Amino acid sequence: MARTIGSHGPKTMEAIRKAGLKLIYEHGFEAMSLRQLASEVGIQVGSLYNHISTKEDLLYDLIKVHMDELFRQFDQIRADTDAQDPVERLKAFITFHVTYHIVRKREVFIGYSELRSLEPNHYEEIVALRRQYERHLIAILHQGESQGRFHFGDASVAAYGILSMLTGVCTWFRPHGRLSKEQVIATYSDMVLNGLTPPKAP
Amino acid sequence: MARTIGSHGPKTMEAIRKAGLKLIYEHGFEAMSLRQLASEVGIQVGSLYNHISTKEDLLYDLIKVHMDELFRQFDQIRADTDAQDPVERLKAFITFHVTYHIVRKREVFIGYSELRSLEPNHYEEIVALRRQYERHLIAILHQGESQGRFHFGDASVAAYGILSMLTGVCTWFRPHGRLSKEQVIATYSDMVLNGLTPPKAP
Amino acid sequence: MARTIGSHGPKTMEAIRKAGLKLIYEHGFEAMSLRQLASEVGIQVGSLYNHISTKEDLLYDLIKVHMDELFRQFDQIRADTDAQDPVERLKAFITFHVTYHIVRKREVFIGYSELRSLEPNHYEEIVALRRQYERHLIAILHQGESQGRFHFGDASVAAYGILSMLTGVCTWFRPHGRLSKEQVIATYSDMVLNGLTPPKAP
Amino acid sequence: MARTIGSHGPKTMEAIRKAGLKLIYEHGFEAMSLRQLASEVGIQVGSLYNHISTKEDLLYDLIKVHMDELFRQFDQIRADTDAQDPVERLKAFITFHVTYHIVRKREVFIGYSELRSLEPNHYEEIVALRRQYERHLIAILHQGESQGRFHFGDASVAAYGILSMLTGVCTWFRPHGRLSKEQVIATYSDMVLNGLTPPKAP
DNA sequence: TATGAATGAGTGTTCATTCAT
DNA sequence: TATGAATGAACACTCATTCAT
Repeated sequence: MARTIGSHGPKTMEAIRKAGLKLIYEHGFEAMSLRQLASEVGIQVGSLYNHISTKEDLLYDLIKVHMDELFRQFDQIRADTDAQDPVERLKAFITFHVTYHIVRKREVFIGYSELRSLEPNHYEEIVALRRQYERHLIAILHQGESQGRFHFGDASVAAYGILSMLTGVCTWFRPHGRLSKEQVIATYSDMVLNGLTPPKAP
Repeated sequence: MARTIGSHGPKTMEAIRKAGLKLIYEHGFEAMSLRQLASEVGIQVGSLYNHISTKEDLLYDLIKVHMDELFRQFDQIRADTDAQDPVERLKAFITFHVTYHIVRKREVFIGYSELRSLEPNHYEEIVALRRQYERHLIAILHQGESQGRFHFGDASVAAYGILSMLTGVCTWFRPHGRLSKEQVIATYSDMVLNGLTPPKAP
Repeated sequence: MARTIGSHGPKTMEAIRKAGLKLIYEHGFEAMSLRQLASEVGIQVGSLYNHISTKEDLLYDLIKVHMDELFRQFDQIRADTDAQDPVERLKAFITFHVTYHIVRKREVFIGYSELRSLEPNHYEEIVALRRQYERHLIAILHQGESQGRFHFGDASVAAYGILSMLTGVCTWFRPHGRLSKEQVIATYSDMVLNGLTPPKAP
Repeated sequence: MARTIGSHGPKTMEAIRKAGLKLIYEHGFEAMSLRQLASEVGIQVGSLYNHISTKEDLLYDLIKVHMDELFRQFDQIRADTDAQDPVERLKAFITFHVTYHIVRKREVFIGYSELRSLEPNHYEEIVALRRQYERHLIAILHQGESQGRFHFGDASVAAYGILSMLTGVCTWFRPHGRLSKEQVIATYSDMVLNGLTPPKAP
């Protein structure tokens, strides 16, 4: 009497991932029950375990895949950018970061807000990846400083500030709202670059 | 064998609030159980209900008290600041916001991250308060723009960016770490003000 | 809307113990569900956890209480028996062991058959107690051997054999069956004592 | 990617039986899951059902095969023993029973401890076989009594006692331990025969 | 015959909440 | 006001079993 309705075969895992992303984004990881998830996918709750090992494992999978994709795209951007010009590099970083955080706002949001639900090993792994990403921005700032193009009090503080500013888009940006993605990128590029530009001597 | 340990009398509610703040900050609202909370306070779980009406009510109380305190202190700052000078107002805002978000990092963090666990009415009320706070910053930006002191693409985008940048301190700032609160405020004040300053004519 | 039917107050734990003993004896520990147990007691399944910490904890409690009672009664018997006469001591041991194993057949059966469901620490503790009990019988055998009253190949083998023989009553003895407890004790006392008596020189 | 590891063909059922015997002996029938079993065999859980019809059916098969083997070997022993001499018959019984219970300790243990997990029909069948086996011993005792060679209170009690004593070896005997199988048989033969020997007239 | 994905009932356990004492 | 014992729903997860491929 098995299998009357619902998803089958290799597509099920993708459906679970998609539904999990949606439900975790909407209700939070703790608040999402596997019954909800199974119902959204159209299978019985026990069937989830043919595809995931634990609830936490699904969360880790979603975040890890997102981090890997972030790096994959970021590495592409870096390869295409003049490594000698910190201003160009910073502009490319801002454009990439804002674009990715708008397009993948749910993955990004989960990747920040649900980190504490990860097991210690998984938590450490993801945090290490995030730190690695942050160091790229810090390196750009240091390069700009050593070339006399950027000026700031402390590179880490500046980097965290810039990242917070840019990442914020995933909480308030609405895809078809008043502002286009390009307008946001332009506004933030100006603010950040002006904010880092050393004051001119009169 | 009643009441051998634990809090009694009018101090109990304050102990509940304090323990709740700690546990929600550490584990999240959904992940905190009332048994944990009662244990932290030193009473039995049933006794909590002499002081709170529901678990959600405790969360609302914590967030509401925090928002009220935010406004109370903010109103004081505004009263002490020259309302005609947008640069002074913005500096005062940055100093206040960063200071408050460092001193009250747990309340602030909860006030952002656990909003979705509030009942609709409570959610709307808190979000309305937060919007009201944001509008103060937007007003400062508009004033600066109309005086030709500030320049930016879009006031809301700029305001959200600034708020994200400043609010971020509550996630990474460590009280006795490498950087003092004053250094952070100085770095961010410079970045924000330079970031908003219109480019000089050559 | 709480507490409409079922057990209340301090009597509940005793009801749980009694029902647990019955159900574990009848179906085995693994096969007994806490829903069955709660239903037998007349409470909801969640209410069990006001009295036990885990299912295994209930099993341990039942076995531990039984072992303690075994030793309590055994110590009384030993105090009442002439410590110099191994034949008297052995007779007293047989009478006590059979009696206890008939009266407490369910506790005894569980104490043997469900040991493997105990956590390692609990398992070790109970096995150590059982070994201690066995050593009392081995000591009687050694005493009888050194006095030339008993004769056997190996004391441990003999002791395990005697214990197995006597303990077996808890699996086949029926309280109001064909044979009285006294008949069983008499039959086994004769068999064991004759079995240990050294062959007479012709 | 089918069938890269694991058993195939006609050997699979034997692998299932072997793994089932091991797992049921170690964890108990209720506690053994078919997933564990399949994993031990090296196949997927669904594949088990090409060889067994239900989990209970596997248990029944293991116990039934063991009982049949017990009778097969026992019948051989009986054919080789002088049917007129109850002492010889009892010695042969003891030797056989202990040997079989040492060599097949796992089958024997399961055959006792997991009986209650059998379906009623299977349970009745196995219990009937066991009673038949027991009656052989009772018959030996009766023969010895009628020839004046054995003396005991009640034949069934004596028989159950002897069986319990002998069967106990499967719980404590260690193949390469301090004692050899022969020593155990000698000790028990002496104890049982002396235990049944009528007291000599002075 | 083996696989992998499904079912639906079940597991022990925890939850927020209630209330007589 | 605090306690301890109760409720009933929910939780993540496992179970034996089925079956199209």
